[in-house]
Amino acid sequence: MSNGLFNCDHTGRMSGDARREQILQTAVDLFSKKGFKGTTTKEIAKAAGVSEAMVFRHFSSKDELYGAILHSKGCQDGFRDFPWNKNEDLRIAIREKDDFTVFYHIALDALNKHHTDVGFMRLLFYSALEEHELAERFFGEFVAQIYGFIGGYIEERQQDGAFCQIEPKVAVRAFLGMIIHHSLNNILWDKQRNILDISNEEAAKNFAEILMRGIRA
Amino acid sequence: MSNGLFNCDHTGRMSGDARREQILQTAVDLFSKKGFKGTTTKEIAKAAGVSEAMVFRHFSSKDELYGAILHSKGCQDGFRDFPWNKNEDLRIAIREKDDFTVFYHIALDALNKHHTDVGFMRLLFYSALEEHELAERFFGEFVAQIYGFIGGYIEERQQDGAFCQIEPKVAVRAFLGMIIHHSLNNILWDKQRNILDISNEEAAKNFAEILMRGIRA
DNA sequence: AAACTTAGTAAGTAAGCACTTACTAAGCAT
DNA sequence: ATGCTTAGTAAGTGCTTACTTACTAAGTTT
Repeated sequence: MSNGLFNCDHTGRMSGDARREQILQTAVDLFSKKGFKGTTTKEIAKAAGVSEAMVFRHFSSKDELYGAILHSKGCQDGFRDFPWNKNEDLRIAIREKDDFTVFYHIALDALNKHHTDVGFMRLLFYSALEEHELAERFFGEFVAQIYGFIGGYIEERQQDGAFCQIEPKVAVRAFLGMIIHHSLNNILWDKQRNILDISNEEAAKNFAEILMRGIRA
Repeated sequence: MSNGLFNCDHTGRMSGDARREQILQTAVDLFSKKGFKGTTTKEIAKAAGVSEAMVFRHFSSKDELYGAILHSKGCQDGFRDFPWNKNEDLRIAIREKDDFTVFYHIALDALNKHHTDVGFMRLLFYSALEEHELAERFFGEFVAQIYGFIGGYIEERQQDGAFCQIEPKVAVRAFLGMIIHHSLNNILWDKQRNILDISNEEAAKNFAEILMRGIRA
């Protein structure tokens, strides 16, 4: 699952680094399915195809393994490259103050990211509930940047007279609410899409429209 | 905590029913704080001031205890009386098709409910992640009714020509998203209200306004 | 006050948990 | 080939877990 194309079903002897990474990915998968406390080190070892002692050779405790996951996800996995740094369409839209397109791309980007990393989303929820300190810091830093950026854009457009005088942070919360709640439905509560079954593009379009019309002057 | 005004710190002998209820409330409190797997039967017993064996006298297994919690919450705790059955202001607003007031009261009611039952909210999240069947059914039934009712109102107003031709369920999802995500922030991620600190009334007013303006014709 | 029911416990049990120890063998340098 | 490092394991350790057993005493009934 979490293994890439040519990665490893190596049952034999692996290099230390490769094995470490494999155990880590296996743990992400299991923690996201069953939670930190609901996953045993024995299960992780079995799923990774090694003995339990190998898990503890690479990670001195179960807690450290969890910390390593959050660290690697936070630093490496592209959770630091925000769409406004990478998505060219979005950058153009921002420059041209095309409000709908700005909101549309932010929403679509987030929805797609959530969809491709369901495991990590579940893990973040678990860690929020279990109040893991690292997860808290992760949320704090990441979310603060999002509020800053989108809030800043809204403020700018208010000064242009394009948006009404709502508190920008409240608008951001409403917008993120639509997006995150939709993903949460797809991931947790309505996996079969019984209540609502729409594409990410459709969802992004509708949410962007509601926000834009909802806050314009 | 979860005990009402005059309830029980009875250390002595209690009636069976009272003790059962007390153990149940104690378990709600602990499960919501530490999760199902993160809470031990020993802890529950100690917090309830009885021996572990008493827990198992009243609930034949830890799973059954969990089931009893969801059952009691689902049947008794006013999670079945939807605001449109109780809130008179809301019923008047619906009759008079005062869109803002309708959305405002739905939002405020939900936000207040979430705020007064943080423990149960956390418990529902845990059970969604842990995929407890009872929690799934709870979500299915409860949420279906909400989508039905609010979606119905929006549809009616579309036929009046007051709202644009958005898919009603998408509008409901956007609206519930704002509300639930805001509560989630208050409960899980931003308990200290660092990012955004507004009253439920203010939040409800802003969310209702965004939705109403966002979907009107 | 005797007979019975029920709230309550102390002290288990077997299984499962995170984590360790003492060891083996594969790979590689010289 | 020899010596050293490193990937790997089997079989534990002590502790905790959900759950049980065998019992006591507080109430209630008659």
